[in-house]
Amino acid sequence: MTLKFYNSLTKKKEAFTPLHEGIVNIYVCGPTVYDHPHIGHAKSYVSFDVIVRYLRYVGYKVRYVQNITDVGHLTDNADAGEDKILKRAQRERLAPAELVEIYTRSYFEDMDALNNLRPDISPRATAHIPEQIELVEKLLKKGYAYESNGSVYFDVQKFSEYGKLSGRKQEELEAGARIEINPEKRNPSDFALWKKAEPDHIMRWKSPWGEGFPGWHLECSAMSMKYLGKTLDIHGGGLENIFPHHECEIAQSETANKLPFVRYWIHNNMVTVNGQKMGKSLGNFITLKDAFKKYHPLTIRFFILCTHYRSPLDFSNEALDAADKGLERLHNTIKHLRERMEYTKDDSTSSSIHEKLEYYKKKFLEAMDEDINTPGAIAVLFDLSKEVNTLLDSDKEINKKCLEDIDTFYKQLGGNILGIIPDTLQSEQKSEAETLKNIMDVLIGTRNELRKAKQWQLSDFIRNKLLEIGIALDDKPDSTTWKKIKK
RNA sequence: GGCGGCAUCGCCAAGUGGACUAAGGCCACGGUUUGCAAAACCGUUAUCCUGGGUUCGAAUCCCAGUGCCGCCUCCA
Repeated sequence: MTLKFYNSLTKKKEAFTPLHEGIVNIYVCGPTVYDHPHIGHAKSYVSFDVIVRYLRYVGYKVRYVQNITDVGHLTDNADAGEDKILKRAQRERLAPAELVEIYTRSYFEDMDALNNLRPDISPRATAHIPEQIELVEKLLKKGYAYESNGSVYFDVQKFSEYGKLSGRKQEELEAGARIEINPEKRNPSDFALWKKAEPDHIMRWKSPWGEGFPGWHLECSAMSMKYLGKTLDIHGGGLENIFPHHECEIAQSETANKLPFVRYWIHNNMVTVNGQKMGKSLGNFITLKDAFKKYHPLTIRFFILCTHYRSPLDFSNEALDAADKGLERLHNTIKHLRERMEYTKDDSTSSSIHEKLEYYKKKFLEAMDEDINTPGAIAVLFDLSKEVNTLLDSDKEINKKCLEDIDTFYKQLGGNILGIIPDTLQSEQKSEAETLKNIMDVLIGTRNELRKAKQWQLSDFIRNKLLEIGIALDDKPDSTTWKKIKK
């Protein structure tokens, strides 16, 4: 079995081999923390979480770095416009550092809820200004960059391979209607490594070129280099970042180091909402916090994994409802399995289901090996589920070892790899308090029917039994209330 | 305009030229089970956008057409 990835650079599925045997260095473009994360973030980071989990499962020692962008990402990709962090901070009347803290926490909160494992390192751009300045100096020294009026730009014409990832030609870009002519640039497609800070720009650092701030693309090159080395095994991100972001990263890193920057580029596809692209300007943004009000985070995770990471995902209530039911069915099987384990004696040694599990495991791993085909892998879980349900429903004796083996299968493949099966399943998604309230409503309703029918003996029985367990009923002329009392 | 992607059962969605008379989920219908339900199980539903081509063989490759979508603004 060989793990294969679709490499955006070569546009082919390729067998994966890391640069150093047994070790995988992976860098994934993280969020710009100026707002709450949305369902697009969820798709991206769930996808890469599963990739990392799978790499670990097959035995690699993985170092997973995912940056936190807290400076330099402008509202316009062509090195114009405002800094997103700064703009938002001014709007919310917060210091940029406060804003960044709020949304970084919000980000991790939502990612934790989705059951994404934390990256091994989450470096912040503002914490790596010296490294970025150093990289700019290196590029200047090597002649790939030039200073202009306090800013430094990368000279795209010096890097003949510019465009190799996105398939864009420089000449085509130059005439780009959407790129404002910047008189500081020698060439319209040159991009900023370092930007001069205007007097009112409060996010500023001292540099050899005066006070300023780093360009957005720079942080990924500088930080990946610092933590993962000059050549990464895997670089991931959303496909909207292929151009210009990743193209610029390649240019900076490869000219600085004279080495290939990334061996495998992995890009995930985008989320649409009811068939339409999700965009700030379209007003159809769905934050995860909103989505979680309606759907359990694991449902959203499951929903995401039901589509391949390179396919677009359409977010709609109908599709989410279907996913919710599907996941519930899967969880039901495991609940029943674990209940059965509780009262099955440990009396034998051999597992009769071993061969079958091996078969399903093989199918599961084959799907995962094929460019992380999570929908295929999930289908295997359902296939097994069907067999397990039949087994549990049958009158056959099942020994404990057999049940444990099935549970281990779910825990490893559904839990450790896909992250959709928790080690302990909550029997109720609703809170205990809510459930209790609902039960009491049913009980009181039933009892009132009995009272209407003058079934005093039964209704008194209910009241007395409830009192015994610490719940007092209070019959009023038109209603019945209840409260917990001290026994 | 440039670059890229997609089109598979009512809906969602896998599919690595031959075990595809096409996985899995949701929905629907029929059945088993059940005091009745629920849950569960069994069964039923597609020749893969259209038209050509390559091949012994194509959902899978090539060409043309049609229709959607994305990136090149905001955005993972």
